[in-house]
Amino acid sequence: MPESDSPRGRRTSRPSGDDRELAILATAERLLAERPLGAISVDDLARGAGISRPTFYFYFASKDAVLLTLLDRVVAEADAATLDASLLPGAGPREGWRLAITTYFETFRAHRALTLAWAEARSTNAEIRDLWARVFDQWAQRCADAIDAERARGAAPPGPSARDLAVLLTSMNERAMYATFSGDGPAVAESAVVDVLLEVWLRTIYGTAPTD
Amino acid sequence: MPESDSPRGRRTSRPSGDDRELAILATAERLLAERPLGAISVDDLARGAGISRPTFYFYFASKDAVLLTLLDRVVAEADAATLDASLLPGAGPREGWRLAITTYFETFRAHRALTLAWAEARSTNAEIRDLWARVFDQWAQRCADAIDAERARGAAPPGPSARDLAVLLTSMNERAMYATFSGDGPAVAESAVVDVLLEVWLRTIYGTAPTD
DNA sequence: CCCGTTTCTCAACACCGTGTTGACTCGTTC
DNA sequence: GAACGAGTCAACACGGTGTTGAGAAACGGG
Repeated sequence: MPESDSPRGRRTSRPSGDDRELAILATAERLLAERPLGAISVDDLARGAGISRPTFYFYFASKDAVLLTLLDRVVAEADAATLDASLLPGAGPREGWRLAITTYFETFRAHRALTLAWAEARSTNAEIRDLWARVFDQWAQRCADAIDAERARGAAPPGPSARDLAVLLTSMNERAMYATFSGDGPAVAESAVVDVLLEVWLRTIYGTAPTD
Repeated sequence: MPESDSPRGRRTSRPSGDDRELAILATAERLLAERPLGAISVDDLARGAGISRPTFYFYFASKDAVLLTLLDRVVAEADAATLDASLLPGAGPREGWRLAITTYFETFRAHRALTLAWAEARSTNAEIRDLWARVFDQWAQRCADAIDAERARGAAPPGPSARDLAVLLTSMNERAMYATFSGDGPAVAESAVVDVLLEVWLRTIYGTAPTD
């Protein structure tokens, strides 16, 4: 098993496998910033990393496997950020929810190309779809619990199940994020989107509807 | 130019071009009910319609062109239904919005396989993406106008631009619809989804948020 | 009834992308 | 220095898209 942090000064005639793997990942990220996943072939990734196509398959089982590796990183980052954000000072519900939404948004905005590729690959790859579902579910459940807590302390009125509300509101965030990043079709301006999302969340959680 | 409604009783040795075209469309719809668009090849469509692959290309430029033809129908149907729905009796805001959301939802539910294919093809085909954007925009604008009208008559409080709210709420509906139809990942139960959506819409439009 | 025109059909082809095979190279290790 | 494992790639098999060019089938007009 080769050392993970191979000494960079050593002059080997052949770069180590780790370097190659990293080169593939870096190439993928670079190309994704230029064009959508569907317009990137395995050959592009291999050439970008300075290897041939069959050699690519020595390192990754497919193009999607590369994406999945990159996504795992982002998901780990998102998890860490979300945990940080949950250590919120008790500055009132508005700021609490704003922090939550901002954290979510900013984490993915820092990797927008990857996020868009994620959405693209979701329709064709079950593993990638499952990862998305897992992240979605975790976030939605966290929010559902927070809504229930607010209801328990009398700060939020009763209504539909907190879980259902959280799932719908999270769907909204996700789709709004995608529309904002991709620029395809109607979207809320990037500078305003968190504010408007927050307003919808707050009104949904704390507001009431007319009974006619 | 051949007659559109060709006499069905005539016994020609070769079916008319119109028949072929319809056979391709019918095959597409049938196969989409079984498997996703990506798992259907041009050859599948051709064989299903009883012709060879090159002959398929005499009728349609691509697989996506077939989808687009089918979608045009659904969009026309959705437009008609939406117009009908806007002739609402003045039964109060709750029932008005419920009718709007239900109409939207039911129209696409009647063609769920097509709707899912639409979402799938959106990421790879610009024309299909544009069609989606157009439908989305039309619906969102109609809702934005309705929100402005409610605000003008003092029934709804001020807040973020009606257009932004409408875009976000429509995003939510769309994503919720997709999740419900596809069954992938967390979703609100199909029997409840319109009710919960409606509640989010009403609270967002008529409710207010805490100021902390 | 024949003949030109249009409509329609498809075998064969060119192309591109994926993933596999099997032989080969090159350090490492004993 | 032999044996081993890691790494490499030309060549292949396959499956998908879209095109070409040669022709068959109906149609319509003289």
